[in-house]
Amino acid sequence: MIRTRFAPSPTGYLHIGGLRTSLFSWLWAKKNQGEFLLRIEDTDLARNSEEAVEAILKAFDWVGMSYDGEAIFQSKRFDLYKKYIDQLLEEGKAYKCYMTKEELDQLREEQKAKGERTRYDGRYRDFTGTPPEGVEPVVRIKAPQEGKISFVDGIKGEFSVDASEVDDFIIARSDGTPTYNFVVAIDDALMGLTDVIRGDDHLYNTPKQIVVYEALGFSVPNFYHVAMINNEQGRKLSKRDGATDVMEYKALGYLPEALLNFLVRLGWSHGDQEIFSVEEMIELFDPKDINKSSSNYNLDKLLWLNAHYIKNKPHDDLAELLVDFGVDIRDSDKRDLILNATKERGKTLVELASQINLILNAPSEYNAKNAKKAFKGDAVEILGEFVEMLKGANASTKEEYHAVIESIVAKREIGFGKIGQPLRVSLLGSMTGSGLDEIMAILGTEETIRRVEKAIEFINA
RNA sequence: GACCCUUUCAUCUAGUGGCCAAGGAUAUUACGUUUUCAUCGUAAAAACAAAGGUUCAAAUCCUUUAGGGGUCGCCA
Repeated sequence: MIRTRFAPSPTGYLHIGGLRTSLFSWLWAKKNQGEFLLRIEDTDLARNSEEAVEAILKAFDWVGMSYDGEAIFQSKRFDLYKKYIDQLLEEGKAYKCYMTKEELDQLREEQKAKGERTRYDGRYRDFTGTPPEGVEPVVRIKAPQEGKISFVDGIKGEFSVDASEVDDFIIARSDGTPTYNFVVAIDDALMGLTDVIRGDDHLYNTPKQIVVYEALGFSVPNFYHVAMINNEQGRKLSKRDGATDVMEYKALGYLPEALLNFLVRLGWSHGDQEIFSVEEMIELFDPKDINKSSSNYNLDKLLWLNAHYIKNKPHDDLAELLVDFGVDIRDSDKRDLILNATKERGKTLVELASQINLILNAPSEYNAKNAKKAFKGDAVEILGEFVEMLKGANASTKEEYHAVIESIVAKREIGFGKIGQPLRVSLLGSMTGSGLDEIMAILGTEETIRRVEKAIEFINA
């Protein structure tokens, strides 16, 4: 069985990069009827917060991804890690190192000065003498001293580093707490993971973790290192580049299916296909199709996808979603008219809500430029005549309102725009927007007349 | 600085030695549809980072250079 995981450290919100790698992991598990597990990497007690855990869970919930079983908290497993540290110590696969932080710093300085890659020099590896006074030791693992550490990455291919690149790294701090690379390897093994999909910033951690796997006799899972997401300029994605918190997208009016579709196509593709439902993603996803190179964030594409999903969303759902954006048309008998008239004009729910409000709320004032342009010439007369015709027309549907406009156009032998522009500004206060017949069908004759008469008053004033 | 990863239109990408005078999508521009805007439709423009090889044949294989990214913690 395929078993994958997402293992965030709860130091903040869920980042879209993290969402993409967890999406990949989730899809791969789902595709294989496997399991997707969640592990919270909270060994750094100082930097973690419960709110962060909740924020991550909330984001998962919003996009509709769920994990199997119980979430595992590393902070609750210190006893377990301690057991393995003791075991390695006993077996002579790890040892205590009494080097102080100051000594370490000094060593690094020297190595840097010589232009070398900094690494621990192994001075306590075979130490048998009397330990120095007053130094609480750390525990270091014995890494191989010669040969290569290699593995096959499912995305990058064959990857190997010289043993000299991996030093005897610390697995337990002087206060006894275990370190990242140690606990990750143990948990990944104990949780029975078969496939580890993560960011390629972890590429260099993998050889270290393999050292742990081998020392403990665990079998090594498949690794897939996914390249990072950069901003539109190809630089590292930072907060200045706009939303990086997944939940910000919700507030900005994006649909989760659009965000997931956007993210799945960042670094992954399936031929020429652009639109993927979650079901299709699950069916078609395969980590072998993930690209090696990093990809750039592209807001235009996200917006396009979001518009696509808004257009195709059932009205029940749309009406429900709009409540959070200050528009409640759930019980309106005009609901479908309203959504049909507006849903192609909003790339986000925020934009859609404002389109709807534009129709529902009578204009409180007319933009001076619009008014000047639309209310010039014989606009007043035309509007006046239109009101009269409307009174006798008994129109209620889009088609009937359209017919009223048609008849005034025919009667006066004018272009459609001649009545269209003044009418639109009267009704919306705007030069652009939904179809006039649609707007009137939503407003009804009474409200339409009220707005037009108000405009006539304004012009005459 | 050392080591590693990476490089196809502005952007996401297809492409695994001949089907590629490089395809799709977004964005852009034009035209059409529309009372307007949007949607939609049609079209245009737009790329193999550079230089050397290997080969009958290279976007695809090799080398070097350049750009971008990552790692070098008693952080994760």
